[in-house]
Amino acid sequence: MPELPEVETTVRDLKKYILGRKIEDVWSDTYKLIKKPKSFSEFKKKLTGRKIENIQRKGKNILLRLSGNGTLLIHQKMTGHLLYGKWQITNSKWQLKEKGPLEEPVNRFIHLMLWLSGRKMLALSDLRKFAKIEFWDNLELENSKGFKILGPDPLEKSFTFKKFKSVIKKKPKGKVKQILMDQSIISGIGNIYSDEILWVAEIHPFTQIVQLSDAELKGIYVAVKKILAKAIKLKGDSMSDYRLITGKKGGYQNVQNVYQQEGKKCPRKDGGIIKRIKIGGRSAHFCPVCQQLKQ
DNA sequence: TGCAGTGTTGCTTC
DNA sequence: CGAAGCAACACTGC
Repeated sequence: MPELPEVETTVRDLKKYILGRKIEDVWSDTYKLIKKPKSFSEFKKKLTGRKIENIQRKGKNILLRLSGNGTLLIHQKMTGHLLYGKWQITNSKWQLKEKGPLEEPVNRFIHLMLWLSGRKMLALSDLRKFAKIEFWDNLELENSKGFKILGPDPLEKSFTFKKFKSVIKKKPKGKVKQILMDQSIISGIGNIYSDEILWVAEIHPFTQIVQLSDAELKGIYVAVKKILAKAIKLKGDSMSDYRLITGKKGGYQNVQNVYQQEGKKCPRKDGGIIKRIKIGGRSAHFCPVCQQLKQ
């Protein structure tokens, strides 16, 4: 599940490999991934010949800034991830060259490929085909609804405690886990890291924002920064489908404190056994001893 | 074997 | 208006 640390890792690695390359051709076997423009041939025409001038992240979105004031926006949703390699043409489909850096030379979940200058290739692997691919005119993207609605990014300098408090209090009755995952409040946090953050802060996921003291809010704020920094250092969580663009795994899945640890002992050794409960249709994992619900 | 679980977003429903 | 439910999809694990 690519959340902020996974997307940030991808963007940093992409910068190492594809900056300055030209998009020479585009292939896909799943046109519905491409939401804008709707027609694949039009999409292909828009991208072809453009140079990748910059690469950025906004929340969980990857932005490939292209020459001619265009942007390729990629949202990986659940199981999408980008892979980088050398390429060759085989049986009219583009497949990754065996000696390329990928661990799996042929990945049957690849549904989009960009053929780049220098005989390089960028592929989107997505088992569940939920990913979103869009080409935007830069000005249009800045003014788009999806872009404007995004809350502050925890890695930005402007994400101060004051800022955090002001945005989080927009939904005082909301449960803290859901609020942390709300992209219009804060952008970048999903199910894995919201569980991990609340464990560090020792807050029950069902706690309403209005119930939190200033000290507790500060604890959550500090935990957001701490956990995201740690996860970026470990290059993300590869428990599910996420991989580095080289095909290698990140390391956060080896240090998860509560996420998908149901039935295990709390790492604080307080005697608690990690519980899993449903909140808004998804799982929340927490320790019932150090993360107690108030009254 | 079959079905619940996996989690992001956006749309529909109440 | 806001919250809740569900669909999109395909594989894994019990």
